[in-house]
Amino acid sequence: MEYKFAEIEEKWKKYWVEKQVYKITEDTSKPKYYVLDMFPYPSGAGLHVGHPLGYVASDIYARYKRLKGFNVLHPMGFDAFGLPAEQYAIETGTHPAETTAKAVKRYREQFDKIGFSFDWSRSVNTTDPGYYKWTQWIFLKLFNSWYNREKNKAEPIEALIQHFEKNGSAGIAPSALERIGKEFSANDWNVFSKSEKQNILMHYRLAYLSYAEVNWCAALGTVLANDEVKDGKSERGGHPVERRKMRQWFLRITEFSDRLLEGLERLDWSEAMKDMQRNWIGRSEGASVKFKLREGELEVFTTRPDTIFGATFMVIAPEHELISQLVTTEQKAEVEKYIGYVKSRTDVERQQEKKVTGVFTGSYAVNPFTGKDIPVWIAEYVLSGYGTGAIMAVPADDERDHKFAEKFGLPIIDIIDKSMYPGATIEDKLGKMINSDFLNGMEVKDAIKAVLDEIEKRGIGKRKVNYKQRDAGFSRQRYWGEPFPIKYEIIGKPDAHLKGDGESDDIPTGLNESDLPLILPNVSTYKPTGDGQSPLANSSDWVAQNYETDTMPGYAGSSWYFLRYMDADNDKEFASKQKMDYWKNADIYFGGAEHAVGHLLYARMWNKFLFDLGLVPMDEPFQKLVNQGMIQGRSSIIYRHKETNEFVSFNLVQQNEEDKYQKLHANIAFVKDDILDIDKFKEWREDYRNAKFVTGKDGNFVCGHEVEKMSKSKYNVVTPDDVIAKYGADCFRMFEMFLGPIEQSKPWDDKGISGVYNFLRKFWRMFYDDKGNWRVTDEAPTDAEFKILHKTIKKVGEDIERLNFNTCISSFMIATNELNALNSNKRKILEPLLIALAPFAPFVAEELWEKLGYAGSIHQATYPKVEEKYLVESTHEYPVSVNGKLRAQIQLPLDMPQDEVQKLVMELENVKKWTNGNAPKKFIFVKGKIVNVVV
RNA sequence: GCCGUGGUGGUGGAAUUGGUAGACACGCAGGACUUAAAAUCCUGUGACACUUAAAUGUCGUGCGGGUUCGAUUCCCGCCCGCGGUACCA
Repeated sequence: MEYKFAEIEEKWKKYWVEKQVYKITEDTSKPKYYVLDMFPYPSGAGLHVGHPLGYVASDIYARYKRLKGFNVLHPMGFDAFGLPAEQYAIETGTHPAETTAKAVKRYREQFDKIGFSFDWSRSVNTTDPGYYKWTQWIFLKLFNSWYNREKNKAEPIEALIQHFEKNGSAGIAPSALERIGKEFSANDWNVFSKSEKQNILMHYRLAYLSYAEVNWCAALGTVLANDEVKDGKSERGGHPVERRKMRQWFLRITEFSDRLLEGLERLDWSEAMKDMQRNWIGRSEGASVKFKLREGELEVFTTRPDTIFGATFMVIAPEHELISQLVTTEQKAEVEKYIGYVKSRTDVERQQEKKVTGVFTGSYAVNPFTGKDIPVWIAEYVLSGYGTGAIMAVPADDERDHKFAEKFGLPIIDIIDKSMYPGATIEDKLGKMINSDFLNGMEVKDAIKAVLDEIEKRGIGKRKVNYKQRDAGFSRQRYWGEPFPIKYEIIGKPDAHLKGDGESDDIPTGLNESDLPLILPNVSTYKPTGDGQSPLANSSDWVAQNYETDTMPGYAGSSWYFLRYMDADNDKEFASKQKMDYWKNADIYFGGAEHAVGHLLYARMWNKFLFDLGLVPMDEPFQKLVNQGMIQGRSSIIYRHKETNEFVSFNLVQQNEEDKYQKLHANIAFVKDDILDIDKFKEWREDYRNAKFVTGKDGNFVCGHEVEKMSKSKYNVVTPDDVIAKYGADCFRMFEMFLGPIEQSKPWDDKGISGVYNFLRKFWRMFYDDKGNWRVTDEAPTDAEFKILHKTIKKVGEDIERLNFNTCISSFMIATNELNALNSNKRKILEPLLIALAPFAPFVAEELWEKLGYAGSIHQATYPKVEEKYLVESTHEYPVSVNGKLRAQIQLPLDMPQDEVQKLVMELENVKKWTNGNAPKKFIFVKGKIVNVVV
């Protein structure tokens, strides 16, 4: 009997659905294990071979844990709100829900084909009102909560209101002075108008309205993502883009910064991933210091207050609110020109380019320690979002300040003598203070403390912890997202809250929980309104009811989906307490490193927030994290000569002449081993029908190649469907794992897939010979056969735990080769080996399990136990080195003592030759490893 | 720019705590079976030098240094690819 993968896979796919093999309940008799996967966005193109990499790995892991006796939760769902479906809706008028449903269906088919063991009864979809009802519900909780710094946890806003009613703003951190600019008494509070009260509360709510800059493209009438902006122009159409302030929702994630940092210590994540989160949060200790201006003062944040005597000028961000006050009449024109230039640039560009740009405001501030007037400049390297948007510039001790001072001829005063620290860089907090009055002679560390004390004593500033992390923007001017469960109470001009950049006193009010979900309305057009509002503003019904017209961002639904899987159909709660107490949190999460500072921070914050309100049992949602790499595409490139318009075979293109050619993508379907099928290519596109091709001597037309993201537009997409049709799903799964370590990114190349295919057939042939005869016997295996078996299940088990799936495949190949060499077909060997293989190749394992005479599914069997007695070795073949170079080998008992080993080794022919018979200077013996003779 | 990550034969990769570099597989070459092909099986395969052969030697893990009896692995300095950089998901 042949290995007919298509029949086998079809058969078991059906069986698994019919028998609900992967359906899971909260079975308290077994230990729980939660294997979570990255939440996929269902794109219209379907899955390509890159997507399943992590899913195959997690599926193997989940199946392995199940065989090991765990009750495994392994769900899958869809993060289906997003731009692509909306873009398609704008182009074609198709409702995004329709596009999404189609894509989800296709994904599901592909998932099933690959043989994943997901419990589909727990699937979720963020665009389903039954799901986003709870996303809205959590948003309301955020809106109706504040962060109590004293208790260090989030709590209902009522607690804050009660405090205000009783004590006014006294004793609240952060202070009302800091948040709204003034303190107030209980009496004040009680006579404040409704909108005054709401305005104050807004500064404390965890979901709040504020103003922020966005990329505004007037020509497209829409707000753009940073990656839709290239060189200050819109990527689509090349229209000018500028920064524009708009009123929008934010999540006060900064209140959780310290706990997000602290929580990392308890997680089983890679240090790299933790570092990225730490750097993103960017906690730094320093001081806020006020510099006097002619009128008022300019506040800066600095981590190096010790350098204040070297502060020879100040720099403020181009968005700083004091600009209009600081700019003198003479400088006005120049400043306006500069700000216009800055507006055309994104934050990334502003930090990325090393260009030193800036402009003088014409005004001066006073250095509080030197008492000298220092000029105030505007420059783009100071970002408005960080600290106070203003810095004291110390050119002697900061590289960017130094470059700035050099370019604009500003004074530089040395303040730190680093001469006793050769090799110390400018950033190192090392050296002795000079030119710094009372700090002179102090070490930097001591000087920081001394100057902080002095700053606080003089009342010109105070110690402060600052975070690079900013509050998270939570509004999108898009259609395809969750509507906010918010209504405005109109105060003053009607609709003022709709004008994104207009001042508005309108009071946002949360809907009642009983009014959820607030269903996304149908609209006549998905196009933006042109004045910066979301397409929801096109719905007159919606606007008439004064609903918020912005929608939530993509990360809203994905910030809590892992909780919903525990209880996906619950319409009373987002998940029941009982079920959450059972599943707790994800034991392992397979997700890409690209989520390091986005999704993984938001989800942790949401979870901590729900934890504070007593709604979830664990304060961290993802105990262990695995970052799978990306599989990139390997595009085929053909070269067209710019002048002759002929396509030229790549082997004829001279290396230094590449720029004479235009590079075009050829569909990889027409390319085999880098050789183009010219006829197919001509047929493909009308305009290539009459193209001329210059081939090599052998008549072949060779393509170049490039590694880039797999995408439709690059014609380099390979789908799992194609691979499965050719080799089967078991082979596809194993090959994806065989490609290399899952954390690593690599281009897809199916060169080598035949190796895995051959393995599966070899494995099959241990059960059936060429003529279809059953080969498995009940004979007792030899020790040598047992050794192969136990060596393999030990190695495979360890490698799965370590997530080294690629070497598991090698181990199975080695075992098969070794058993074949012994002509071994014994049930006692093959049966346990088959169970070990089942997580990797679930279909063929199921088929052979049945053939072995079992009625149930192999995926509900028990993982074989390693019997160490077959693995004990008594001797070792020692490599013998002389001076670190391998010169001989010798087989010795493992329990032989060193002096005996030395005696035998020194007598070896080759050792004598390389030591010239000299006695060793040193004899290194590592038991069970190596021998090294040093002469 | 900043943060993170990776670089090993013709190719994908292995080497788990500093201990035989190249497991396993692809590709390639030669052979067996066959009328032939496919499939399957066997042998060889890092580079260079030397040799009839067996063997042997030198070099070799992006580049340049260092620590060590011993470095793909640890340290210092560089080069290149990839991911993130706050409205792609």
